[in-house]
Amino acid sequence: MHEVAHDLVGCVIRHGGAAGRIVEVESYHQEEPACHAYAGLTPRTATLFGPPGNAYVYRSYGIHALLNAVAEPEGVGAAALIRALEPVEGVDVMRARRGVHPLDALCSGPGKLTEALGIGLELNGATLTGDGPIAVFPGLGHRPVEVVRGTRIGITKATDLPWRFCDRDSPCVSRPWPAVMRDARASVARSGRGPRPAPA
DNA sequence: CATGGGATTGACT
DNA sequence: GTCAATCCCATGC
Repeated sequence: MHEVAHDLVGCVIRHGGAAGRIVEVESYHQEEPACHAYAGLTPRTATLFGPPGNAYVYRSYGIHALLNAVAEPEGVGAAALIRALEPVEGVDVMRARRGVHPLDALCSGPGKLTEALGIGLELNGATLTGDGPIAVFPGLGHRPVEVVRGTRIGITKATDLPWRFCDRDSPCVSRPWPAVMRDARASVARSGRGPRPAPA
């Protein structure tokens, strides 16, 4: 599961005439309370317990569609939440759907990227690896990725698990980078204000 | 059947 | 920094 999440960083995902390079992913697993599958097999979580490589799309806060890739064999509820992309294709389509212009604002969040790609709840259960409407493939030809790891964000349970994977060099992540990276950058002398220092 | 919460975002103080 | 919007579904009566 973590391997799936880790390896998704750097891949390209395409749908609806637009595509982006994945720069931020988080893992969720049935044995941990932040995961929807923690509640067991229900109508809502059926997709999570289904075959790996399928999309699990659900509505968040009644407003946004969030996209996951099912990441464990059938019967185990686990997935990788795709949290941010760097636009690489169909930028104008993304801008039209999002209503904003800056590149790093188009897909820098799990709700933003589904809107930019035109992904809705009707795609829950669709395959990501085959010939479905959503295509995920290796980001060959793009710059190599250096993945840094940190704790997941936006959740209220199991907040201590280091299950967030980010492209260290992308300006399109949804929130500040993991502490690992802030530490790495702190070693570089910097005159003005830099990234906010990690709270103890 | 009624209720409450949430893996978010954008607007506002 | 705070806060509302909005809907699916898990849970409890």
